Amino acid sequence: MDKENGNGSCCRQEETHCPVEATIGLIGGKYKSLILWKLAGGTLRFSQLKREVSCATPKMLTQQLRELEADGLIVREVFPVVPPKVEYSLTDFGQSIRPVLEAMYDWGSGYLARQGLAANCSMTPLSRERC
Amino acid sequence: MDKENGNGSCCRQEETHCPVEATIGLIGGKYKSLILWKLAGGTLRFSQLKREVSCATPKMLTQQLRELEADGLIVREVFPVVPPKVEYSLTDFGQSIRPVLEAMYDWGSGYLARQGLAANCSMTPLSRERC
DNA sequence: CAGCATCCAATTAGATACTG
DNA sequence: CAGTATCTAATTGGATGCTG
Repeated sequence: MDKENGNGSCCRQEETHCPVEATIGLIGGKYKSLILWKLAGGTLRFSQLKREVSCATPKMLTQQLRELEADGLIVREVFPVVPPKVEYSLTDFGQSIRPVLEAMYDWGSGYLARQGLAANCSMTPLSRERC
Repeated sequence: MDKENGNGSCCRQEETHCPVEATIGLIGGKYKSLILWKLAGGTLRFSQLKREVSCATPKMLTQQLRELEADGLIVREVFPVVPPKVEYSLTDFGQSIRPVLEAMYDWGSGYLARQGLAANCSMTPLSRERC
């Protein structure tokens, strides 16, 4: 084991070994849960994701997608054609987070209702997207 | 209804009506999940929380606690004694998030294992705290 | 189409010192 | 004991323009 941190501190976010915080780290990023939710509905191209997650700038979208890819939640497939075509889809591991997202969805719905707010976002696969 | 946002945009984080993002907004803050987890074990005083969540500075701890309180997840009870005594505990609503945290815990554990990392944090009520 | 580069404003969080 | 106040370093994210 490398030298233990000298000070009494410990919680470096980058090396957190807490399951819950790790989960938040993976899906808590801006638009990440929405991206995952969308991809749960099937493979999407970058331009489609941009439309589905219209609040995200291309820069942010790219950034979040790269992080999700690095974390093994999604795959990025580049087709060497003109014009360029890039497809994103969930890995098996990415698929496995659905129950967690659904638990969060259910609990969050209760919270919104408690606040007198309607859940109006594009996250329900059945609803018209509103973002 | 007040004037709809003029631009095509919509996703103001502060007014997101997405259940999943609302959930992340409530428990995604720094140390929040850890605080909730600790309080799930029973009422704690500020000084006890500071010890349990040793990575958080008093400032951050106070800030996160106030937010959790404002969101109705915890209650802050002040005892007018000397020296001061303040107790924090979960509301019923706060208790209701346990299943969500546990789903995140389980999935996050799988992720850590997948990365070859051991889950060594103070989140398991039974393990010795390591923060 | 699928981005990357650059600049910049706003937010975040740590350290430190102080208080009723 | 349970915070608050202040300052500052670092990070985040939006806007804009450009490219293979």
